[in-house]
Amino acid sequence: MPDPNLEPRWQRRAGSRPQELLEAALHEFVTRGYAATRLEEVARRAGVSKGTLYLYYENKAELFKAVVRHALVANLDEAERLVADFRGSSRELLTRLLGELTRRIGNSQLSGIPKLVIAEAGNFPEIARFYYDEVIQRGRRIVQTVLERGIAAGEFRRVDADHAWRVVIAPVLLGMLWKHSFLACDPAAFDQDRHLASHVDLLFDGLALREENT
Amino acid sequence: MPDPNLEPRWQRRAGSRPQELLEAALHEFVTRGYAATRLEEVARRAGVSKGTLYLYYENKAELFKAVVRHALVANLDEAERLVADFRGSSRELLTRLLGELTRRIGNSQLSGIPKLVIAEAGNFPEIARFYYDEVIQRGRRIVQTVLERGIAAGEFRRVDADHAWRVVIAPVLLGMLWKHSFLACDPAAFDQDRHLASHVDLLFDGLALREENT
Amino acid sequence: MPDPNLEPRWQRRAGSRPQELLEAALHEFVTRGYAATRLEEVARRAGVSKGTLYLYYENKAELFKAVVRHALVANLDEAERLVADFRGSSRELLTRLLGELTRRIGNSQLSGIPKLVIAEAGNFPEIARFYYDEVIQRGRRIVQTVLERGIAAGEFRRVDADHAWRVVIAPVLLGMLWKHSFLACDPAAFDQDRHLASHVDLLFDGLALREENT
Amino acid sequence: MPDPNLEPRWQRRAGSRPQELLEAALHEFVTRGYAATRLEEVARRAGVSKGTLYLYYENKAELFKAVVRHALVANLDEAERLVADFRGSSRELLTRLLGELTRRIGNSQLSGIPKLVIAEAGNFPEIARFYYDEVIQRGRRIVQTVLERGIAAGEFRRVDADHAWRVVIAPVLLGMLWKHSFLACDPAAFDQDRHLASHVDLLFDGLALREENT
DNA sequence: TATGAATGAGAGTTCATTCAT
DNA sequence: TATGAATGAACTCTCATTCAT
Repeated sequence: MPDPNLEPRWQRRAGSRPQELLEAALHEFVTRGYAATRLEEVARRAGVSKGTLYLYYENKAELFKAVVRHALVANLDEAERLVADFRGSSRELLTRLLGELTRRIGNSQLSGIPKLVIAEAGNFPEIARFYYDEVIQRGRRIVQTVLERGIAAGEFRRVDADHAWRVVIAPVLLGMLWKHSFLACDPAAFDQDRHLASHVDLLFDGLALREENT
Repeated sequence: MPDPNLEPRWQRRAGSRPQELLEAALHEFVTRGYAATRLEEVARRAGVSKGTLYLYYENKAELFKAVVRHALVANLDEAERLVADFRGSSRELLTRLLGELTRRIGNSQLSGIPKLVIAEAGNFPEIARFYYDEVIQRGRRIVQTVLERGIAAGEFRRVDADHAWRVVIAPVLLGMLWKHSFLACDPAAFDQDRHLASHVDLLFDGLALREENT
Repeated sequence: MPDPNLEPRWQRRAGSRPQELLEAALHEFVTRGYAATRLEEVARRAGVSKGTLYLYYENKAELFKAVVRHALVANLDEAERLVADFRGSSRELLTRLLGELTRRIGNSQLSGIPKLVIAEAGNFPEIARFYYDEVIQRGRRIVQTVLERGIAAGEFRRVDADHAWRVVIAPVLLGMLWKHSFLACDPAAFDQDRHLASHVDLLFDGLALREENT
Repeated sequence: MPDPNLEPRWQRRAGSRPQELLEAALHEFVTRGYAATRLEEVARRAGVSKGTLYLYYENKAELFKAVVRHALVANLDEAERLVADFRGSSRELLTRLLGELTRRIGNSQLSGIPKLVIAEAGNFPEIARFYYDEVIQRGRRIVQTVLERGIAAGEFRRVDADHAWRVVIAPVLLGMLWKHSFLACDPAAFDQDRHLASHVDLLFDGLALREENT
């Protein structure tokens, strides 16, 4: 029985433990992939023993799911708020949205999540389902809302919103994947800002030259 | 005296074996990912024993590399020929290119390769390098050539070809990834043709409404 | 609630484990040889699972080296001390030395080590090197020291100490090898004591009959 | 059906095939040990396919036994003849015997056989038995015969022939083992001739200094 | 006889998971 | 809660052996 008068040799903020574990796990999953991530390494990175992981997460798969869940949901909330509250043109809104996405996710560790989910969707139908429902569908709704807003305002062409949302998102996503897969091969390191600029430019004005642009 | 009605335990077919092994391996790698692919399963799918794999490929990693190499090189040759020989507008050419890409790769097993490479690039620098040099760079050059052709002909706006190529490609790539990761979650099965149509539409004419379209 | 009468599935005993593993491994290596030793068998003999071996030794080869190292070093220290401290004739010293060697190594499991090392030296240059430096060279120095001591004292003939040491040691070594290789074939079980007696007799007095022996 | 008028593309001396196989196998067994010897390597060395081995030897163990049998028997015949026919002193005879042993076996590949047999005796009781009966016992009888001849002639001391034979042989054997196990570690390459000289010197005249030698 | 593609049992090794402490 | 020693299933890879040609 421990003497309650003794100072504990160390104090662990039990509250923040799961957070630390998730961060360590995110790092490992993102850099190595699901299968190649060893729980021992996650534990070491979190400064914890292997057994301790199991006090918080039932097994590797649950840890993986928790990482994915934890990583993105907050950002979607933010994005939905942005769209709901925005005052200004739809072009500005969409530009802002893509910019935030790049800034908050593309530039952080979180950009590795799509790669992870894409890679493991086949082995984790549950993850695929969750990601589809909670991330993709919400993201799709956000984009579609903006497209419809722009069309209604006479700013945007009457595009097929059921399919266009994917086209709108695609370059941002590719940027994220690129960063985690080919950065090391890329002699002129990938420039996210110019990639975004190019994306926005093409997205709004297209490739085709028109009379008034002559 | 062997009963001639009995199936022979195995057949010698050194000629066609490597091809069959690559196809079986492609299937397994694409559906399960590198790590989760069991060589025994690849062997079974090829109708061969585990040991036979090792007569043709030194180990799992070499088999993986062979699969990726084998899968793509022929198609890039084709694409380069198309661009070189095409007579017609650049818009037609680019539309044709994206269509062929979707038809030949997007609709076949090969569409799984990008997913594979993206997922495993971190663990297989050699594969990443090969894919970067032999697939991405060649693909990039093809797209850039077409963009420059269109700009020179006064068909396309003067976009930044150094970055635009990625934006141009992104939706096609996303379509491939989607097919292998979220098809099962998608209630209204993903329609590649309409995705492509939406892509082409936005790519050339952009989102923004203009005077002459009013 | 676990039944307190049930044996626990395993016990924590990190302290004594390495020792137990080395003993089990020594037994298996000695009786079967390096290649024919199954790690599963070593583990079973040590009352441990296969995986546990890998907590202590990186792989089979490292375990092998640890076995050889562990087995011999202590005994060489002892022998060097004996020679340094001995008061008495050189004949007595050499006789004592050979006797101790037979008693401490020849009569224990350790006698299997030379057989092992001889058999595997070609496949384990590192082991050969270690054994040569740490066992053979030290052994050689010990014997040469005694020979020179005897010559200086006028007890021994002026033999060529650079080569004689091997001749002096050879019968003891052969005795060890014999025990592990041909004991089962030997109807009149090999008698180490009489072998040693014969060795000592011949070593000091030779085969040739001389005048004073007539 | 082959046309008997056609020259065969090559001619294989079926008669000498087993000989070639045994030589290749001896080399591989001696340099790598039994377990580490791959039959494919033996076949390649003999210029033959793997399957062909099985036309001559039922399996690896039988090949191994054949190698051992083949290697030594002829030399024992020779040695027995030498002893039976020798005219001269027993000292000369024994010296000659040890010299021939060194020259014919110690200096050839055959010197690897004892190492092999010692290493594998535990795993091949049949080999151990054969070697014990056909090599060791015959060798022992030869040596004992010479010892008894010398004693009877008043040349040798009345040593215990039941044990002395092993002591007499030991240094020669050690020389063979040395060559195959530690030669690579030995900076001043092992000199078989001087080893033999030292052996003979000690064997006949012993270590102890006596009056008449003063 | 000779070949060498094919086999498949069996080994070493890894690592998610458990559990006595 | 926290630990980390221990487990054992599952995997990759090897190679002696077989057999259709």
